[in-house]
Amino acid sequence: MKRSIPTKRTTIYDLAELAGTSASAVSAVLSGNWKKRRISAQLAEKITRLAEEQGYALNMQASVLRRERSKIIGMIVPKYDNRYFGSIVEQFEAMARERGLFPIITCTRRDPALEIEAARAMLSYQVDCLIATGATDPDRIADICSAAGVRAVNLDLPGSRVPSVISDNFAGAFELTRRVLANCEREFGEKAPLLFVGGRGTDHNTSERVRGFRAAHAEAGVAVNETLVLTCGYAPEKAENAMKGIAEKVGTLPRGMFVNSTISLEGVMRWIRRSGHYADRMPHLGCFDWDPFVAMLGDHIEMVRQDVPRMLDAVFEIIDSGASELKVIQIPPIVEQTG
Amino acid sequence: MKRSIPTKRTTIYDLAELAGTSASAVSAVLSGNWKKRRISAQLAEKITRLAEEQGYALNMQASVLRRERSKIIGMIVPKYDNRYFGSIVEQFEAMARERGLFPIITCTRRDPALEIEAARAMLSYQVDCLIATGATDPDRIADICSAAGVRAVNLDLPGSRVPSVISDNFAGAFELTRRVLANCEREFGEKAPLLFVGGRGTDHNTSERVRGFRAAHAEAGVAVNETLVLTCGYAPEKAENAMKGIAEKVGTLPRGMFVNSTISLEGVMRWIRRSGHYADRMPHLGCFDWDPFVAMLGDHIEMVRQDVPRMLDAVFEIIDSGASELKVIQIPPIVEQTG
DNA sequence: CAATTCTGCTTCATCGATTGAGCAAGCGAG
DNA sequence: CTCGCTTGCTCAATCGATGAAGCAGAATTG
Repeated sequence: MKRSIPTKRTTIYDLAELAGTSASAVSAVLSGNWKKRRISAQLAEKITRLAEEQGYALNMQASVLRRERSKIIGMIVPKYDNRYFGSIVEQFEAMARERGLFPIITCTRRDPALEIEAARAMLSYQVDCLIATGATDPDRIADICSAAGVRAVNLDLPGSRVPSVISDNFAGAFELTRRVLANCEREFGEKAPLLFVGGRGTDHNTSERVRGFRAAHAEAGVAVNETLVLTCGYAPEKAENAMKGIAEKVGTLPRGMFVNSTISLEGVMRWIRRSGHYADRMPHLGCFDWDPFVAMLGDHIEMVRQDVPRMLDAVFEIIDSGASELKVIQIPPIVEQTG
Repeated sequence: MKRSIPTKRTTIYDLAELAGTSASAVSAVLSGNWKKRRISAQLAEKITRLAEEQGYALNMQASVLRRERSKIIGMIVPKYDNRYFGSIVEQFEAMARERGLFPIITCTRRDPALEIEAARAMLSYQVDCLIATGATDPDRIADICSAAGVRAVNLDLPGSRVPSVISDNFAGAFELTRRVLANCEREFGEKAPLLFVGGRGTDHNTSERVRGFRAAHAEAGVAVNETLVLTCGYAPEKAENAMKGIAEKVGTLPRGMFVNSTISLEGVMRWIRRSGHYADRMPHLGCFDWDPFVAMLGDHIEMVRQDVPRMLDAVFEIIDSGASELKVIQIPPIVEQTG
């Protein structure tokens, strides 16, 4: 069965010939609207059978070219290396398919240039709609889409040009900080400012989380120590280096920390283990993100899990309803039970 | 700038009109082969500038429809919820892009029907090549591809119809088992058979790993306890239930276990914590897979990490070279340093 | 029985890019 | 001045699917 010449694919014209009918009848039958086009059930069945037999497969490029809407939906996503983005992508695909849409996804590794390139590529493939997840510059992407007449939605990080769906970062961070402060006070009997590590100071999420972090300190009557706010980026190495730096700078390290993602936590934990600080007793941690194995690391870690199902429901509601009013929908994250 | 009527996209015909030339010249210029088509540098520059100004974007559907090859490459992947598949997808995308290919990926959630559907969808989109990662029935997919004259490669799980790239599961499992046996003997002074949990008994990887597991037992002079070989599926719940079941069945639980993926480990760890067995002392674990937080769970866990970069190098070598000889390339996994 | 409606198709233009074939102008050689 | 070659383009067919418009023949209506 090995053919060196690539098998010519069956087209509707081939089927038309075999069925002794026209390509247009074949198209009508196979696209399911043969009733509308008044094709007899008999012919419909014959064509369907032949298509089956010949292993006919629609050429989507031709179909999309001709049609008004492509039914292709694009998503760009920063990384695949954590449960948060992993579940976003997995559920996005499933929900797209449920709606008869074909999802295409591109991972941009937080590279702004790649984000733009990926968005352009998706437009070239005629996506009907583009979801920019955690994009560095969502407005730039929205502009590109708008120029092409394509709808866009921001997810995870908000923009100002198209609707956005994000976590309620302030509320999540506030609650998380509160818990870590309480845990510290309970175990060490002292009210002391926490350390904040991870994320980019310039991104909306991080600044909202810092705001929640401050608010919780204020509520507890603790003054935030500004040198302990380390928005050094998300990557593990960056968090690790930030910890190294701060350890050299301050005399005593705080007994509680707010870590701005599991990715940053990876670096923080590495540093805690390697440096030998906290060898006596682990600090209380709060992680703005969830991972099942982090949950097993011990009861000194609190987590908030972003509510991916609800976030995607909101995204698809915007898409399905065709709404384009400029709003930011904030989904409360879930505070995980420790242990 | 809000236009309710979707902006008509600029085409080569629009540019041709603006430049006072023909669509064919525009196409030649923008596709980069204007030298071949003997277009003057002057006109080329004019067209390029106009395209820029007008925000022209190629319509890939039209382009692909006309061209011989689509330069689209497809991958199907079971899940996004672990680092292994996450890094496969991330690197696959990057390597595809490097080669000027457009990657499209579908997550099939280990659903055989969805695998087939996804493969068909990709063929409809005219992929030049399809990579079936961890597919339940790789040969079925290969057949579908072959009928359409499309190349296919299996990754992670081997098939018999097209080339495959997989981990050396036997060697990895052998070494992993060996280490766990040694750890048990060192700590507990007893040579006892380990428990094997996770994976599907019918899949190649699991059976090879069980073979490695057996071989290591044989080498150590330990008889495998057949009731302790639990190939119950990958999902955490399945592993958890299997553990529950076995705990009720046997008197004393083994002090060492081989866990067939981080996903299964999730369930195993949950059970260990909830059941209260092993409250005195954690069992020695070996996990066929890697995760940074699992590595932090303690020094009682050994891991082997599948060598994703080398696996994908092998995949793309097959693709780039156009080789289609039926072979299974086994890539040795990496034994992680504990701690 | 003629007029109208309905049924079951076919014809043809179209979507946007690509490419082989061809054509006119310019230029140098003879 | 003519032949042949090069340069710099244009023309038109093509990829496969879609759907508006149209056209015979059968069935129904007044």
